Amino acid sequence: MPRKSEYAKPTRSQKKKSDAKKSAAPSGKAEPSTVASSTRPWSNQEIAALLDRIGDILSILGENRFKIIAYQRAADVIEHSSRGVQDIWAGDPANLRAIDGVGEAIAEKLDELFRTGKMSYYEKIRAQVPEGLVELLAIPGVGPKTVAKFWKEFNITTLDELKHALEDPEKNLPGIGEKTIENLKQGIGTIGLHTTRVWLAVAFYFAQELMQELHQAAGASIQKISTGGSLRRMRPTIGDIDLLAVSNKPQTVIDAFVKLPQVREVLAKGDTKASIVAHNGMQADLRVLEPKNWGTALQYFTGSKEHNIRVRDIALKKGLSLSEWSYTRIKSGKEIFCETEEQVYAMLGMDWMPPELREASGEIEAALKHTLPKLIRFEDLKGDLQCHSKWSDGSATIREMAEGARARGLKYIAITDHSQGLGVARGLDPKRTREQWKEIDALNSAYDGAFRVLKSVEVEIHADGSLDLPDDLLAGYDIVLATTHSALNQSREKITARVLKAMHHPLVDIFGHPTGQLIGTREPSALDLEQVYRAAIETGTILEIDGTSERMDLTDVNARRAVELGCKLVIDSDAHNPDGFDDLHWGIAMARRGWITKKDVLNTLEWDELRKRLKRNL
DNA sequence: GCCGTTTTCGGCCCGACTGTTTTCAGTCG
Ligand SMILES: Nc1nc2c(ncn2[C@H]2C[C@H](O)[C@@H](COP(=O)(O)OP(=O)(O)OP(=O)(O)O)O2)c(=O)[nH]1
Ligand SMILES: [Mg+2]
Ligand SMILES: [Mg+2]
Ligand SMILES: [Zn+2]
Repeated sequence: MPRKSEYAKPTRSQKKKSDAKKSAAPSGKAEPSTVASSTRPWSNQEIAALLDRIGDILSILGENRFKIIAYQRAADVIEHSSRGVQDIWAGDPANLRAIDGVGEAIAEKLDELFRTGKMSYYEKIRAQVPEGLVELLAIPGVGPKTVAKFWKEFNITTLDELKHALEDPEKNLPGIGEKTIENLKQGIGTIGLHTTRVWLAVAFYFAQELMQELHQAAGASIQKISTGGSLRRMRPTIGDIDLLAVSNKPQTVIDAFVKLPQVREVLAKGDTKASIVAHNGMQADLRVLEPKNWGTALQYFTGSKEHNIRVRDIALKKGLSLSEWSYTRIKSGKEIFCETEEQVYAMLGMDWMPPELREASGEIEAALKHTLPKLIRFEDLKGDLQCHSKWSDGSATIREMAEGARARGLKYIAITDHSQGLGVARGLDPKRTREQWKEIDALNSAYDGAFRVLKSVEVEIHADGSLDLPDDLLAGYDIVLATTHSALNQSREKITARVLKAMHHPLVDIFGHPTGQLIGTREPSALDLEQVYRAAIETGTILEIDGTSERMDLTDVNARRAVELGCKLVIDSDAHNPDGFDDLHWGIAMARRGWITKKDVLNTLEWDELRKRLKRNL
């Protein structure tokens, strides 16, 4: 019988900062096991962690690097797939080949895993490498070659053994240089101090702070500055802050950067780039270049990595080598500089792609065919259909919320204070609800058409699928949002049946924050989203993108899948105070990352139009 | 291990920074 910890969820290695989750189970300790007595559901997250782990083990074993990359790529694609890989499989390994990066070998291995709960290949290679070695890869600056050296030359197989050896390096680690020893000690000391991934909003505001600070310190030497990386692509979670600047005095800017008051540790510092770790644990990378390099550099630093690799591969086939510095004609060696990203893509016959699309998920093909979508923008939103007031757990009056929304260009909001049964958040009973309606009526009269407050509610869907409020009350609202907060750990069958029952209710207009995820805290529920999408289309229920930074629910790939199947969405802030409406920007980011255009988002309509689209009014 | 309007075999993106390997390997972005 394997130890209990071996059944813990596999987690992807800390150093790679996969956006698996912010506060994942402690890395290294929970070595995934595929030896199960029976079959069970496997989440994409777990499958990705397993493939990643295989990649780690193979790298320590010194396997062919392209084989390792193949496992890592498959892991990446699976982690960000909108559909459950086990669902795609459906009992036939051939179905798995449709997944990018999954070929015959990985398909067969996953087939065995799903059928038997065991993957012999993983068990085999796992037995060849001491268990504690993989976690050594999490030490900054330590990669597979170094780990293999510890193991083969010094018989070190765990972090504790390495720490012990470092107490007397001359004796225990002969041939390792002095600086390397220092870096190892330092690196081990910072394990756990560096953040893994943070919410988009957290990274966004910290990046603003760093850029302002850098501007104060060296503004005269900076001609241009921009974010790059996952932050510019607006991913829901961010591994580090990537900054890019143009300067005629690069060294001045780099020097100023590593001396910013936010800096705790300098990881690297050279002529064109520097990496630091801030006191808050976030890493920040800065690259500094000349104006003539801006286009290629911004394209490079924005990524994603996989997007870059594919773009560079296409360039190669046209006889061009692309780097952050320039294109180079391979035959003549002639350099071609691009000052804008448009030029970089135009060289290859591609339209410019919004950064949000650059995830190697079809955007390159669309750019070549000139069929990129016209993505929704913040300015397209006319209203917000989820926000809270003092009547329940919000901190502002309805009027203050309305003014906050109006200041941001919106024309209507739905006040969705919680229903009572939740027992939390001072939910409204029918009596208080009718009092609230009077206040809303008065406010709307005062606005006299200039703004509209809608009577709404965030009604809890009970564990059995019934709603927390009686139908006669639900009928009195302008629009009703139904959500789940309790019993989110129900089985897939139970929670799906529960949600579908609510979606079939004629007075449920929107199903909000569908998976219930709280990034870094709570995993998405086991809800079968494919069934939810079908039910949404069948019943005319609208699905929500909740833009609160810890929710992002539906998230990018799920929203994309929903709309591809024909669902209609709304993008809401879930604001609890007037500034909370700014979270609509994160919701818009998810929609844009989901390739979504204005026509599929119903709160881009005026209320009079939107009202006609609600199933209660059909 | 994956993949294919130049290939079912032979490629697989490209460069910065670090340390000590005096000409480059390892790690990272
Ligand atoms: N061509 C190429 N570009 C890369 C590679 N690795 C990273 N980049 C580019 C694209 C990335 O978006 C950018 C910043 O790298 P990061 O490691 O910070 O990744 P990114 O910001 O995309 O995700 P993150 O949230 O930080 O994990 O650098 C690579 O191996 N090749
Ligand atoms: Mg980054
Ligand atoms: Mg980075
Ligand atoms: Zn809620």
